[in-house]
Amino acid sequence: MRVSAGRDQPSRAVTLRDVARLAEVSTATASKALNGRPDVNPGTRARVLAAAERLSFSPNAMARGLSAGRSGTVGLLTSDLEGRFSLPILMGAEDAFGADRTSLFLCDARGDAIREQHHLRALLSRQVDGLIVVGARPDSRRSLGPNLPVPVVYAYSPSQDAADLSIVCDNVAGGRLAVDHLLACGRTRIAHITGDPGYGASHDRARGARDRLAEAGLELVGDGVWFGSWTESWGRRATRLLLEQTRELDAVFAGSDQIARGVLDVLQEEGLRVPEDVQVIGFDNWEVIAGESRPALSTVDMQLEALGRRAAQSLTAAIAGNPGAGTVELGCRVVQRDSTTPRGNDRDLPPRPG
Amino acid sequence: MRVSAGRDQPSRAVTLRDVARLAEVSTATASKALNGRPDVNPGTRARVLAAAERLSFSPNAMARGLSAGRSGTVGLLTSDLEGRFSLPILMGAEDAFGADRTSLFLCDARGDAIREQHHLRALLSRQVDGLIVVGARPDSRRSLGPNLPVPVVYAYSPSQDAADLSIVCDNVAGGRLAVDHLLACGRTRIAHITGDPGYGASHDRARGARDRLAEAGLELVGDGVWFGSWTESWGRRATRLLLEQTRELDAVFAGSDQIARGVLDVLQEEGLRVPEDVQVIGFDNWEVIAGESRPALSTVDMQLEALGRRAAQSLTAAIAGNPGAGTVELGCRVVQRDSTTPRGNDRDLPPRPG
DNA sequence: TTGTAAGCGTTATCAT
DNA sequence: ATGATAACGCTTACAA
Repeated sequence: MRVSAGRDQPSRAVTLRDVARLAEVSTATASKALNGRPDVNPGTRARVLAAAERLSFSPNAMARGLSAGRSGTVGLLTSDLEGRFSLPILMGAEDAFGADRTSLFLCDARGDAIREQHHLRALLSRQVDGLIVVGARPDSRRSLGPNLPVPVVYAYSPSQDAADLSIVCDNVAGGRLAVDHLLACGRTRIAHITGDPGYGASHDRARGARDRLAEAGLELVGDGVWFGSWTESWGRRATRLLLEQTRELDAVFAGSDQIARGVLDVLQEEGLRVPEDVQVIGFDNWEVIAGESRPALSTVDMQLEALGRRAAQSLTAAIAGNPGAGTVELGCRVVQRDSTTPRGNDRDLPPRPG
Repeated sequence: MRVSAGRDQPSRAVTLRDVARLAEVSTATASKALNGRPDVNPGTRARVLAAAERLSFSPNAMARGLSAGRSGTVGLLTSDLEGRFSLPILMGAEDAFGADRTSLFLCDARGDAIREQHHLRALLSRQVDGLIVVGARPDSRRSLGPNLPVPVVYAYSPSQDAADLSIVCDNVAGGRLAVDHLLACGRTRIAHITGDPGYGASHDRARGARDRLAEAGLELVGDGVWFGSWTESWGRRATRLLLEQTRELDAVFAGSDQIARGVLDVLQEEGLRVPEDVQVIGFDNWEVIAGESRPALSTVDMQLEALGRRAAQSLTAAIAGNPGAGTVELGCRVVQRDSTTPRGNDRDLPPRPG
């Protein structure tokens, strides 16, 4: 039975030597047997395995790492844990590394460069095999530098250095997708209310929206893009302003679910029915917002968990000697709820010419 | 200059031997000098420090840990990263351990006991010095068991084993506080709409509310507690049902901010002004909900970040040989916004008798 | 197939 | 004050 330092009498941990002794072999043989090396007599292996089992042997990862020269750990350096975008990315990464028997060190720099350096040092000193830098906003960030002893992957916020590998969300494609969906719902008079113009993502999403509209020979209604802030109250205010300017609209693409929620409220206060009169699509697929609004909000999902997984896989590849470079943009998908209503589903019909 | 395995030619990492060689001392002396031991000649120490600096020496934490028998790491075992309650706790813990030069391994069991066991093994194999188990809901959970080789602190979800140390939020006190605040706002006809009756926290908060009311010689309006689910839509539905039953109420205590938000919406749809006619207080202080509702929502804050810090401190103490046991309940505080309006501030007046 | 022995990078003990 | 030397627990040549 394993003993406890927590409450019972503390006792030496079980080591490979204990296992070897019990199985009556050398530590070298015990090591080989446990690590599935081929040059071990099946009978011997069985004895070793049984001994390890009986003693509940668990190899000391530090010792193993020390001799192997790799720790089997990676550092997750986030800029802002509070931001709700980091979380799904962390989860995706955690998931992907789990399969890999790689453990994660979590560090939160709280948006402070000093603290980031501090954590970076700590992580390197812990001999992490690689780093994932998770940004808080979709805009680019300073590189950690080209001279690190381990590979780095930037997730969500791309690195400014093109020689680094970054995995980000394709906001232009996201914007396209949103408008595409509204067009598929039969809407043509589409307005776009979005967040902080200081964010690259605002402009990217707007560009995707405009591009898709242009392809359909259309333009944004309401005299261009309404930039503001990523809040519900801006969504409300912008909608009021928009309606003062024109009521000739049949859909709104909101740059975030929070904004969309404000849009929904004011549209309905103003007597417009959603989705009958005006359809609304958001961005983020933030369940508690999108799922609980009235009506439930259709939205664009950035698939951040997949982004985290992808970042983990890329890092694993880089650690294995296959580094990447440049910025990889991952796609979004539409999650349809009740604020948009696609026209009759064409999937079963033969493709139309053109 | 430090060289890179990432993009430049890889080269051996700098070790203590390199530093010692450059400073022309033995590794033993170099170690003492760098670790601030007293028995080192100031001149020698300066030479060593300079050498370490020049080589950007960073000690290998695995080697150090192997030799010291402690890793300087702890495991953070969460049941559900998605849940928004884990996050602030993680941040608090991260913060507290940061001061301590302790690094955190992050593991998410996703509510699965098998996965939890798997992670537990991995963490022990990594020689963590202790564990924090962060629950997803405030109800108690199975203990990890009494026979672990390292101390454990349970945060948010207490362990069912009273011999374990758990740090949780005092929901009874939170409920009291909410009602206390409404009373201080001059309200006496208070209804309580809360979430899932399967959660202990629902009952605890309700009990706190009732206790405080009883002390004031009052009872809940609306025929007792309205249990349901932790959603906005339940908040809306419950409010409609409540208003059908009675309009003789001047305040609502909602069991969560999401519920409160639904309450706010329906009260106002029904022509009641908030806070003039009915005041509303929520629970959680979930900024994006409470801060963006109309009017902005007063609410009870569980101070989860402080809880995380406290858990970290307790674990540090336990690792140092001062284990604790039992359940520690931490207090809440009211965050006042616009959905409640306290009467004239009495703080500057002399205390009233009684 | 098995065992011996030399590391991995650090700290601690104990001479000097 | 300084320096050999032996751990710490594991892997891996290399020898037997």
